[in-house]
Amino acid sequence: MAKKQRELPDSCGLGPALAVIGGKWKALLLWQIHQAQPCRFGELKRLQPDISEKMLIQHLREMEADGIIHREVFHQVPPRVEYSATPEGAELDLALAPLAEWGKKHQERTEKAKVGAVRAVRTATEAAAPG
Amino acid sequence: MAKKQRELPDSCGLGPALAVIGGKWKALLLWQIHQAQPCRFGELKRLQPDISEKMLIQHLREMEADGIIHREVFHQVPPRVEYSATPEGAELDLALAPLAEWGKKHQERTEKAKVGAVRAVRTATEAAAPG
DNA sequence: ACAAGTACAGACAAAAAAGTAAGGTACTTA
DNA sequence: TAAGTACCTTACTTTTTTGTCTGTACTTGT
Repeated sequence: MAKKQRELPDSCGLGPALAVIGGKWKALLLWQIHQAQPCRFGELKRLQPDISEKMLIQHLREMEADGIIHREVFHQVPPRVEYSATPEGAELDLALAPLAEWGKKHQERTEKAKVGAVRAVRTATEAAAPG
Repeated sequence: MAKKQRELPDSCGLGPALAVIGGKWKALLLWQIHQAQPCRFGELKRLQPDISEKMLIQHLREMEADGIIHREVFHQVPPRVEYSATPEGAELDLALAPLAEWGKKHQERTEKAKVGAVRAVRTATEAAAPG
């Protein structure tokens, strides 16, 4: 694997899975690459403007080393590189789906409290300054 | 959520999920708590001897704040605290199963290369110092 | 008296991850 | 000649995460 990273303990297979997908942007990148294959570097950058080029290339290289994405260079000018998901990457993306589902549900649940609080505040504000 | 942590970008629900389960030992802890409910602090420590007490309590508290485990204190001497999975925690554990599956498969795949190398080295060693 | 067990808390340090900023190539367009 | 595009690379800094160590309050066993 590409970099020395925090070693995840393992007893049930989650260790290696999280080692592969645990980076800050990796899940997102895999998802986007899997959606819009093949994807170019600049395309990914545009889709995710907040990621720095360094992190982008670093994550892409690690994911390539982990065998979940494929990198293909076209010797052209200007240079052109395409990224796509390997079969393993595609499988991983599918395995991630239930987790994403849970995440969405949990997000809604935990936001209800917030929304409630916001509504209460807004109501009070509107009562104080109506119209 | 319990602590300020690196903010995960989100577009598909994976952000919040990984924020909840992303710690080094969290998935493992959830899995063990879900297996052997209810679990005491010392029990978890014994099950996972490599985790420090600080990380154990820290992760437990964060998971409690995220609503995936429940903490119950019995006012006894010596103190007694029991941890169990909430319904949401149980759901999360289930959602994690496909990922664990993938991890196991991927681990086997990537270890084939290593096993080959190890066998070669061992054979050489045994040839040098047999018996 | 002293060690051992329970479930933590807090200060501090080390390690890992992520970010910033600058540069580099090889070619095109103005 | 300068600026622009695409795809990186490197050095350096900051932030986040994890680990180590010490200490608490109380009881039981020797």
